[in-house]
Amino acid sequence: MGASKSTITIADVAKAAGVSTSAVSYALNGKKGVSEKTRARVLEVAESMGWRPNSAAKALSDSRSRSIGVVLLLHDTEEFASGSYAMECLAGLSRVLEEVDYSITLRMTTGGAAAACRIHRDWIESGRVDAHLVLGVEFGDPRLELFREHPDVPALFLAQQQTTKGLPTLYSQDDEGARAVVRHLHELGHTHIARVAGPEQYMHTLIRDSATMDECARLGMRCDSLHGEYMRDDGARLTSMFLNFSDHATAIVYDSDSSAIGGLHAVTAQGLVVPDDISLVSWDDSAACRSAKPPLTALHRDVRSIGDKAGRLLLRMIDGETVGAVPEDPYTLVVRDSTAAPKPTD
Amino acid sequence: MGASKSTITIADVAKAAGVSTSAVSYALNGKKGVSEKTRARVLEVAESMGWRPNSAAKALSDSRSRSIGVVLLLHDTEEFASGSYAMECLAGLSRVLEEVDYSITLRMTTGGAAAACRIHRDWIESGRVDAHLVLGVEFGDPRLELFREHPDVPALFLAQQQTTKGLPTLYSQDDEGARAVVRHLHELGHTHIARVAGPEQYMHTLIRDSATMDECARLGMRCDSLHGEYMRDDGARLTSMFLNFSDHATAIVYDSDSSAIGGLHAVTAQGLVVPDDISLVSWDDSAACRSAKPPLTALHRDVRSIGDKAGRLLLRMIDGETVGAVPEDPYTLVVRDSTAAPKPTD
DNA sequence: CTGAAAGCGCTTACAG
DNA sequence: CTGAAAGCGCTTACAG
Repeated sequence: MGASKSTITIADVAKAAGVSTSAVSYALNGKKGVSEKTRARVLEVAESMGWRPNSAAKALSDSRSRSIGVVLLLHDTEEFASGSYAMECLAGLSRVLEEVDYSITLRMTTGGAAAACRIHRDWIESGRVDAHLVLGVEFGDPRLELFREHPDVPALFLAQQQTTKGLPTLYSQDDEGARAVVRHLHELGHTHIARVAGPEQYMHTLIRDSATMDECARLGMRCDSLHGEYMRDDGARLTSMFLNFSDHATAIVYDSDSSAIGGLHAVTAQGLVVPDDISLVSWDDSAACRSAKPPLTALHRDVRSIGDKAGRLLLRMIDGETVGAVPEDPYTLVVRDSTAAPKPTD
Repeated sequence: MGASKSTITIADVAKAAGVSTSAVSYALNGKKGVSEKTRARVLEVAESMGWRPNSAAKALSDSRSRSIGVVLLLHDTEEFASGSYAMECLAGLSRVLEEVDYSITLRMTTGGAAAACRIHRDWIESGRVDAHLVLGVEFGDPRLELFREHPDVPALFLAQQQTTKGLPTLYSQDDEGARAVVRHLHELGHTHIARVAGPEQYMHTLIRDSATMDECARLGMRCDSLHGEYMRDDGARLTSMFLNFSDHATAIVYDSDSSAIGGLHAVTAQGLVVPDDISLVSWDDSAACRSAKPPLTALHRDVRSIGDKAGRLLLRMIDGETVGAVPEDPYTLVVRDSTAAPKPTD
């Protein structure tokens, strides 16, 4: 029954059903204003004629685009690290939006935060999206200012609350994660650990640094730390630097799975055995962590569920609710075979 | 100057400029029908008032949503393999759409081809998007039928032409790629190679199989072949199976970077050295290939440029042009340190 | 409960 | 070159 020639409107349905267009509208939207009998007939006629609401007309009429805007920043480094994070996040978001017939309006840019800001501004002014999801925020990011100027526009940041102060934010509990890692290593008996951290321009790096140092201090442990990109090569390089010292740490914590894998290679290349000679922990969990030899102990979080949670918050904001700083689900430390008690120093 | 209170329309601009709304519309859209003087004044007034076109009104009026619909299939396997492919592709698409002020309408689903098909149908009927980009098509995919029923709807498939017969398709030259790999190994002196191929349900797997076998036959080479998922573990497992035979191949070609990395691990675990004892080739190139020890020879293609090309084709289809089967840019074989002449069989 | 009418913001023939 | 008017497809007060 390929009944879709030219587009069919509620006027057509109204005529066919012998009622007014308003009756059709009420019936179709489940609003009162029509008798059940009329409603049933309208529904049936609409169905049989293959009527479907025109999204543009609907959008114009109730000034709702039914879509959430997301702009992804493309970095040259980080490759699939941020790629899969963003994808997973979008997957979660998509899942909840689907239920309420919302879509994602996506844009990707290599122009950094400034370009992203321009896109968001354009979306605000054109009414292209009902709400904004903002990720990858940096220090002094113009997007912070943009949304401060438009407190009426629903926008949720996936960032640290220290970065977005006051703006609606879904934040990760990186401090708790950092402490959990330190405690795990402490329980195994380590007293000297090291951190292969991410770039210092990210607030979450500083938060992890700070929480790690604090927990170490409290437990009487020593912690060395070096910063680099989220890349295999940096992980390997920084690990080698640590290993240069004869009294090096007995455990190394990496801020990403890529750098952890790189570190694993570097350690192995030096003839050391994990976890006998040295323990390794990856901050992000991934397939690479699971299939490494040995499988890596990692801080795990369900990124898809973050997108999910973000979606629900955004929908509530669209409905006029006020959202402040909301925590993500806590990290889980998945203990695998890359961590063990330190070698007795005999 | 936070001049954005309530939304400002062309009627406002018209009043302020002392002209009719049609004059404003003509002026703003660079159409004739207004004097240059009027146009200049309108432009200035619109600018100063901070006018921006309302996307819904525009969409309704010229029945163009200015967006391209993409639905991504989420598989449990393949993880970032397909993740980064899709991301790169979207990045390319986004880049060309940006120039013409188009957006991507994105949806992700775990429901497979059937769910994707439902989404596309919904988009068609609601006028939500102006064109569709379809990827991850399988045998008997309902999306093929859907777009055959709607030849008027602009839709481009990223697939093999054998799969989409007749539908607008941007296809990869996998046969040429396969032949290039075989020729490379032949030139190095290999006479017995093996293929760790992808799942047989994909047309491109069969095409690669077929072209590989054909080229081998022509060059008097032997080729063994096993199929598995695009995963490290499968790559390792299938590699080990090959290595069980004492007269095993002297070179192995993998259909994905993940399986190649897995294979590399398996080979190394058996105490064999790459490329001295055995040569390895990865079909997809990636950071993982580049940073492997040794770096892997790989078939490379610029995925972002595929998205770019797809975008241009879609825009032309929206403009009414007919598009048939268009080839992607050819693969490039990047020779690194994982391939060499076979060990003399003494 | 139901119909006629105005409105969402823009575009585009159609007369002056 | 310019203005008044109708239309895109839907929603929603407002009278009956």
